[in-house]
Amino acid sequence: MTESEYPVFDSLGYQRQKCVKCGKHFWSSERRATCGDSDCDRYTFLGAKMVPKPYDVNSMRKAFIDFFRSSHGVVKPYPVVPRWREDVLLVNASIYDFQPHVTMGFAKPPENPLVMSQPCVRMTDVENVGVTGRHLTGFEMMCHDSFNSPGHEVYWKNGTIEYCNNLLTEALRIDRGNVTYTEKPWSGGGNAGNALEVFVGGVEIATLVFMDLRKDPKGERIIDGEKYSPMEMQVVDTGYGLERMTWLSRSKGTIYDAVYPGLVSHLLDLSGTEPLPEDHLMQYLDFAIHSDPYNEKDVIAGTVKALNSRDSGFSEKSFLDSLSKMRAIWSLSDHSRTLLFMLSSHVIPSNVRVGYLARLLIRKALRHFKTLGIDDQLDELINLQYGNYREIIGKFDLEFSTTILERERTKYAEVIRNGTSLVHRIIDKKGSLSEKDIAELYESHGIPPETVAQLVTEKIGKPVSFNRLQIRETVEAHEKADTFQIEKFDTRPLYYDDTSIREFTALVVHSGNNFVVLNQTAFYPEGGGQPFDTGFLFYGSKKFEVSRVQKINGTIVHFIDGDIPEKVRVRGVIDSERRDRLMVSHSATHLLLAVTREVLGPHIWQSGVQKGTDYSRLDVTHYEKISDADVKKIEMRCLELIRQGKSISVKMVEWNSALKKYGFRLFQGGVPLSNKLRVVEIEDTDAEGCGGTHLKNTSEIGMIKIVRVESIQEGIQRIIFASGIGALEYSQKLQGFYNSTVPYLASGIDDAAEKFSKVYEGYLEKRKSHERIIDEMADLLVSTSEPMKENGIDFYRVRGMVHEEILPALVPRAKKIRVPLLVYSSTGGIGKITVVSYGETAAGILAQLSGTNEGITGNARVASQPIGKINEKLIS
RNA sequence: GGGCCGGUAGAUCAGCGGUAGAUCGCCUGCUUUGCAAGCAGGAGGCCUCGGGUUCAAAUCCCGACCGGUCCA
Repeated sequence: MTESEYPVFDSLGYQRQKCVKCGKHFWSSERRATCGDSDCDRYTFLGAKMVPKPYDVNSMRKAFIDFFRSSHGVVKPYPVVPRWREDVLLVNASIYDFQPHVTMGFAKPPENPLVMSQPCVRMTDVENVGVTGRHLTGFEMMCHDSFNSPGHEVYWKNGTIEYCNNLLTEALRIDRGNVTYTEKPWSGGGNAGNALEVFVGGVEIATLVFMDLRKDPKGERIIDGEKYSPMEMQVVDTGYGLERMTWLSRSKGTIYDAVYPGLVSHLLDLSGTEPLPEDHLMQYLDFAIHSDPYNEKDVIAGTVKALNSRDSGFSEKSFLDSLSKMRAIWSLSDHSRTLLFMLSSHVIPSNVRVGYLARLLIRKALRHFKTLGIDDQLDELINLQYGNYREIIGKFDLEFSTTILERERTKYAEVIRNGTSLVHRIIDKKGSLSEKDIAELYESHGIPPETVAQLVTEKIGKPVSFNRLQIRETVEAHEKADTFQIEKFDTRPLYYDDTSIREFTALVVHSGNNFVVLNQTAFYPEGGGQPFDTGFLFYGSKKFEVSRVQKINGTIVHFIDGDIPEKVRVRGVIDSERRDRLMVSHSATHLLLAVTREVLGPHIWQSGVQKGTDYSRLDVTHYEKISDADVKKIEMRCLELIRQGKSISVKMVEWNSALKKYGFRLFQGGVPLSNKLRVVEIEDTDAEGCGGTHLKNTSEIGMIKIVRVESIQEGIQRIIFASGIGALEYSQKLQGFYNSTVPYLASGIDDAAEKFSKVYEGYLEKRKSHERIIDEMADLLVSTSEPMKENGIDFYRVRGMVHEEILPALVPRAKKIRVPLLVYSSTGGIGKITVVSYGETAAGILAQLSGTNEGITGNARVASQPIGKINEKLIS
């Protein structure tokens, strides 16, 4: 990094300096010792009025976008759940909107240069939200980005800095002397470059990233231990914190007070909370904001000491009470907006992935309402937020949100109820709780330690102490290594040109041990949940079976039973029936997805899919088991659309125009890395990006029959169905089952279930009477047995020969009379002598009676020995 | 995707190799006759499923399935 890298700073009057604290270089118009980073400088903007005019989030966003409107294209915000990529759960930064398709150069950006404000969610600091006064889980990242490619230069470093400088000093009228730019390398998401962090009054308000490197094992630039090489595209990726800038302009209170003034006062009113006196708040903030990493003990102790020393009437207790309520209010103001972001994207709370994050926030929010001592009004709160964020969010599915929140409330109440009785039981049993108990209550049962502490106090009247929980480090999942490696060959896919091609000729361009690559093929390689085609390759007079076809590193590989030399002609024939069935399954899946969404609601997304020749399955996002009634509704609607003969078309559409026309709904399966999307559209019904082979018309599906629905994990329901011939075969199978069952039940289909339950009840009754008979027999055998004494041992001899099944029932009876029983038992004609005892060693008694250990099996309670070892008179 | 906890009467759970239990609820009778009342009696269990070990498994081992929960 050299000074000449940012020449524009000179003309703007900034000088490069070195921070005496951290040693980093920074740019400032004034001579100063430190760089302005919050690690090196304190927050000085509080009370300092660095932005002459106070803004709220809406006016700040408008000011930002208006500033760039004349020179940049305005892009609407994307949803916080990135349906266009599978590597991340939530949009963390504005650039996520354009990764990887734009940054890798596959697709054009929607505008260039562009300006937007993108809602983002970061859960990493959730524990600090509402506590430090500055952390958020949801925020808007404003950006002005440019994408420079060879021959198309938009703006790069100098232009970016100039825009930034003018925005801050002209549009917002911030004094230049309060702004510093620190230099630092940046890396993330497989890309890297240099960056400038922009600070005003100690707070970082923006990062300007100049991305021009990509990860490359052969690269020469090393950043954070990774190798990078230059990329063709140079991307300016800026991120301005809307909330930080708003806070800066308000210059007082916490970031929550600045961003959500209406909500904070609403919650104060609602809960009847007296706000913290301004000087108390500022004193607290002075400690809290600068505690990094945050240390609760130090912050509270420091604040209390400072307030005590200068305020004679200071009450620590009322301060802490008030603070805990303020924290709840601040947290709620943050969580409700993040939940609005998530729920408007139809996130279904669950125990996995992004659903877990939503549940986490909901549960935290419910607890905060409890702290405030009022009934939860999460719906109202989220709806209030929606009022402020209508433009950012677009449509908000209130019904979905209400349904989801109600379910979550019920679920959480149940968790707490179960947890309460669990805590009570542990106390009843052990008198107190160990740290281990508290950890287990949280990790296995979801009861937060604070709740446990409260329950313990209620129960035994004294508090329990615990340290902050250590959450175990999780082991990183190792990547599955694909052992089959192959260089890249292009194969022309005939299955796209014409899905009816079943025979073709081709040239072998590469050949290996039991596999070939062809110059063109009609074999569909496994992909998008559609299994590969099978069939044969003919070379001369030889016939090879194609058992598997897969796309490996972009190359279509045919696996065969034998070897074919390179550069020869082969004829390929694919298994036509298999392919026909797979095409029916695939088109049926698209139709089923569209209908499921129509019936169950817009929160339905495809989460997984596997097409088969007999059965296929479609996993969809849904919060409860799909009811029988809905299954019937879905089947009926599918049939309607099949009968109407909707046409199915395939088009290649440029990325941005496809998104404009169809929206993110296109991305139900994977997302291709190409400049055009292959859009499969069912007339008036459905459009999905898809690489599979499809029918021409829904009428060719014939019929869709749902076989069953199951819940594969919380928030995801699996629909298993048969289509086309498979649907007929399924009903034939059912008929076959019925036919083979009828003789046993001697009944019709309508009362078969009733009949069966009668048979089953009969079985239960017989089983019971069997048990009763064994008990009765055991009683009888014991009461009629005769006392004997042999080799100094007192025992009872059971008369006659008994069935082995009786033996276990004799154990408790021997225990009762406290005398061993000698039994002559037999199973399948093999007789043996058994001693049943309780409290003494059966094997030992038996050995004494027979005079030998030979052949004795069993243990202390029951021991047996083959007949013949023991004195005959003992058993006669 | 990984870790942890669990699945026994209608509900909540105990039992953790030897005849399946408690509390609440339910039914019957009595006592009270206004309360989430008292007393006595009773019904109600493929102890989730499959395999293994054992004379004997709700209990121990292995594997499914289902649920809960924490963390990626």
